Amino acid sequence: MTTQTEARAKHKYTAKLAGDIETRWQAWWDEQGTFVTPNPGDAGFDSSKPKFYCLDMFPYPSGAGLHVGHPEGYTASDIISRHKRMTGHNVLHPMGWDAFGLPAEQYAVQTGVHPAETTKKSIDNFRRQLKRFGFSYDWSRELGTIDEDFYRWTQWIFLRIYDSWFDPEADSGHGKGRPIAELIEQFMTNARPIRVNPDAAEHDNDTKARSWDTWDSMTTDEQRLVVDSYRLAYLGEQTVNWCPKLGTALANEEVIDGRSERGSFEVYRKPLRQWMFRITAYADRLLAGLADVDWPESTRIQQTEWIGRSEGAEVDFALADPPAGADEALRVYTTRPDTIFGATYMVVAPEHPLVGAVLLDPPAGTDAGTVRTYAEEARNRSDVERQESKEKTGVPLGIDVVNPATGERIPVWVADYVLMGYGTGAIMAVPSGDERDFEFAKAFNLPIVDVVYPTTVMAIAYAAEHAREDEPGGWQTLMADFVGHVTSESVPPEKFEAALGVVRTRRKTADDAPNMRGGVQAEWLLTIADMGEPDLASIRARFAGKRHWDASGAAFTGAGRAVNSANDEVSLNGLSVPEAKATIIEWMESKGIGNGKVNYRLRDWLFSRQRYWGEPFPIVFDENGHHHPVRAESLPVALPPMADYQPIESQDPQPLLAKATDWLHTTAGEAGVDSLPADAKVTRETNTMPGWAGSCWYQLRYCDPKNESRFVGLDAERYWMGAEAKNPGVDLYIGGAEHAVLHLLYARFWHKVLYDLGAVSTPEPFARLFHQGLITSFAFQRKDKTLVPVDEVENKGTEEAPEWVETATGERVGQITAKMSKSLKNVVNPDDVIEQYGADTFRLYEMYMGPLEASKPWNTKDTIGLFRFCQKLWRLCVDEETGAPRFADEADATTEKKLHRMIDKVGRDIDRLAFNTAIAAMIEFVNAADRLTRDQMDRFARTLSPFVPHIAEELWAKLDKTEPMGSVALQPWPEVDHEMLVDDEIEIPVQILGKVRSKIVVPAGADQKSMEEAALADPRIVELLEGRTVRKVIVVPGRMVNIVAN
RNA sequence: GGGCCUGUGGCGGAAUCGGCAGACGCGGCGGACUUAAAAUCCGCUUCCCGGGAACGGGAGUGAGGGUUCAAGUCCCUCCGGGCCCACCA
Repeated sequence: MTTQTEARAKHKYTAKLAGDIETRWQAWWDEQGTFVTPNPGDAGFDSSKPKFYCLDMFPYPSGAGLHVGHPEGYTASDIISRHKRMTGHNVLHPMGWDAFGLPAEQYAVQTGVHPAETTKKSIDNFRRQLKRFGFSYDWSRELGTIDEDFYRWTQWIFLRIYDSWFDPEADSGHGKGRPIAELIEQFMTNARPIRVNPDAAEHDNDTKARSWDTWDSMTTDEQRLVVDSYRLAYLGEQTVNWCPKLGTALANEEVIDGRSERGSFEVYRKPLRQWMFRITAYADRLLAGLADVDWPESTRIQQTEWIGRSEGAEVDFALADPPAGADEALRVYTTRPDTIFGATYMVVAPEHPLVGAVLLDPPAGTDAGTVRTYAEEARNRSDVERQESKEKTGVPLGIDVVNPATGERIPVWVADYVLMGYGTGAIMAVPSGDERDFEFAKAFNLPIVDVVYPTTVMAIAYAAEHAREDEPGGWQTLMADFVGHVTSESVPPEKFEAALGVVRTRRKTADDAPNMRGGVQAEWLLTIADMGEPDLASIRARFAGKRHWDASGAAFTGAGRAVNSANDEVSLNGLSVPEAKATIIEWMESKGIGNGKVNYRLRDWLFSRQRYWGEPFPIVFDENGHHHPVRAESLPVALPPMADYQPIESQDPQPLLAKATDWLHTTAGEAGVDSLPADAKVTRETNTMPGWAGSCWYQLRYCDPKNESRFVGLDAERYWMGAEAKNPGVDLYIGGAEHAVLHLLYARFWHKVLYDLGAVSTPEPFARLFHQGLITSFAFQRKDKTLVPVDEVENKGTEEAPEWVETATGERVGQITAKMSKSLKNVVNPDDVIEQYGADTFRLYEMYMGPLEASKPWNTKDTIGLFRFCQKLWRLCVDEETGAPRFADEADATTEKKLHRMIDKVGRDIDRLAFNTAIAAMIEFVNAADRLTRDQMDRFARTLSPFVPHIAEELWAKLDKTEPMGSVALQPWPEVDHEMLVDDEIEIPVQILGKVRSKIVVPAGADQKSMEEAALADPRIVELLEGRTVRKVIVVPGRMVNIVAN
């Protein structure tokens, strides 16, 4: 190496220099408190600026450290935050740790180290890694869900929910949460009938039927029963998802295909007394709120489907000969009460009480042994087994009910395709109108009665009947008219258009047939098309016996008209599905056998976990087993130190905290319980809260993380959450789509309860939500679709035409993209990339990979391009030999123009979260610029600052700006002179018949006429138009000219 | 099975409102520097045909059809890939 290159290397942008610059400025930011954000009322708070709350989903600090997926969203939010600061906003951009939860505990169990210790280590590592990226978090607001002064308030919010009920009439019928005290007041003044909450799933019908005349006449236990049945947090005996391997029950949301989301262990159904949240009371509110937030459509759809609102009816079917102890009637829920005339049998879930009653007192026709065996087997099957096969199984119960619409006796079956957890656990089966019922009826030879005909069938029938013999083709018009007339409600008209089009053209080729879609309708019309040149007579003949939809092939669930649906009192025949529903519900209600009912797929939220590493409940039990809240002043109920946190792997749920006997047994006075005498012996709740608890409200605590008297200060909350804003809530929330239903639904629920109680000022927590795409990696796949680790594959082809071969076998493998995983050896560690190129290059690369929302493959080869960009921009601004800034003496007009354009483009791209194209614009500028003036470099450094904050800060210092003005991150975004964005002359493509044939240069403001003249005068165009007639010239000013000529 | 997203050079991607397809980066090719290599810098790089070159012609955004002066972009059908949900009556 020569002396000259050594000298040059000294101030060249190398990985080492990048590292030096980056760590130096990171330390300086910390020291200066550059990104510490004052709250309203604090020194330095500027109330004239608008606020912007930019939130990342906080990470779960795992032992493995940051994944490359973390910095993707975090860099995006950092760019936004930095840009917002520079455009005059007060920016709240915090970070913290979602640190309670199963993985830390499992890891601790494996290694024998206490979860508090491993979690602290993981947090320290995560913090170090995040700081190394130069993210502009206000670290003074850092919080962790495991901190006592955080979970103290998690417990406090739990108690607020515990102390609330949902009043469906409040808020002019929308319903809202209210304090329990107000419910008791209503009972005491008899403003509300005193009875057990009819919507409380945890109580049986007998309990729900009880009522009392006055509050004072009730015993304490009765009062407790009634009040507890209304609480939004309640203890309920529930069939839960019990996972023996994890030693805990899981929420529905944490069970995937019958296995635990975490660890993929089998999950069983088990009755257990658990803390539940009455989230179902908020189902409609949670649905309605989705209309007010700026969220990805797909996420709103997922939440809507998870809530799963359906409108239908509950109907009672009287038992023909009720067994002793059974109810007189079997109550079902159906979304299709209009099909009741087609109900030919009934099905109850294996757990349904009627099964038990039948077994206790088997009627004459019952094969009790078969029923018992089936019910027990079905109950004991794990969810995995239950979902493995969708083959319909079931046995008859040997009893009948009477179909109230037809008056006919129909049999009751027990089958596991009916679930106890939804509706009433019993259904009326309509094989002609429901695919599952149809399969079951086919399997067990049960009768099928058509009750709805597809609209097209009706159309054909109608046309065949009314068309006139002397009017060839008239049936088609009639049919089309009919179709157009009756399908307004749900069948998309274009489907009919497509199908009718085929009929009209008599189907050009036979190949069209398999391509036709649109269901039944198209098929029937194709049948007609198949007839060649149909005349009315042949259509009549063809459909004479087929004027009904033939249900022997499949159930029909689409839009249609009711048939075969009449009795002496009511007829649905000819009505559309919605009309028929309304009519039959009215009839049922008048007869007292049923009523309209809304149902939800959403279940109440199971909130207890039998684990150690979570927030303890602020609840104790007295000697009678009644629960009592711990008063707010005595919070937190701290997690007791334990040496033995080994789970009790068992089929019988055992909370771990039961082992902490000293902590477990205490007195009401010690525990801080007001509702009992101080010396009363109490036992603490031994379950803990699930990992979701802290993330349900952390966005609020960030607003005021040090507050000791309230979970968040009123002013801080109102300001940062935007109480008065048009679109209130966190301004931008960036995180993964995997939280679309879990965290994002739970957090909305907590927030809405707090809002109803007046504790927070906005109805929704997150005004705008954005999901960053998954960062995948290249991997290799054999022909049989099995995957091969990347280090077991080599390229036998060229770079240009790669030919990937598995080294061990020589087998050709295909390159695909897949999730990063240890087994595929395609995981990228962010630390390594920073080591090689620095954090600025890493940030640029992840933002440059593609659109933020898209899933994109990591390709380490590509990172060099962004490093080269850093080198180039460094060289543009800095003399590599001396390290001094290098300036142009005077501004070059072209460079100045390009700078303005680049700044404009970057600013607009940041606003639309298109960082990839913003970076491309900066690269283009650097490639084109030769040398900048001091003033140009000043503006350039500001523009760079959100993307490569360290280089920008270093340039800012080299410009001698740091001392007088402070960090570049706190400077205003450079102004764009809009005059600079327009050219005097522009080049316009001239097309002939849509193909570019020439280009002309016209003044920027040229009007249509002059552009047309210039285009037609262009020599090349003149030449090409020779001998042709110009029919039309389309001119789009400022864009293009298209000449239509032949 | 249902829902949502998606398909553009060898690769990642750009084209923001229907108006010049392939910006920018990687890779590749050629050149400079170097004893040499790496690094760095400069040029070319959608494919096909013609030409020494400048350039000219044609094709082209998964496939087929449609609307339009004009389609990657809008409509219909089909095919492939990804994610989510999945016996919820």
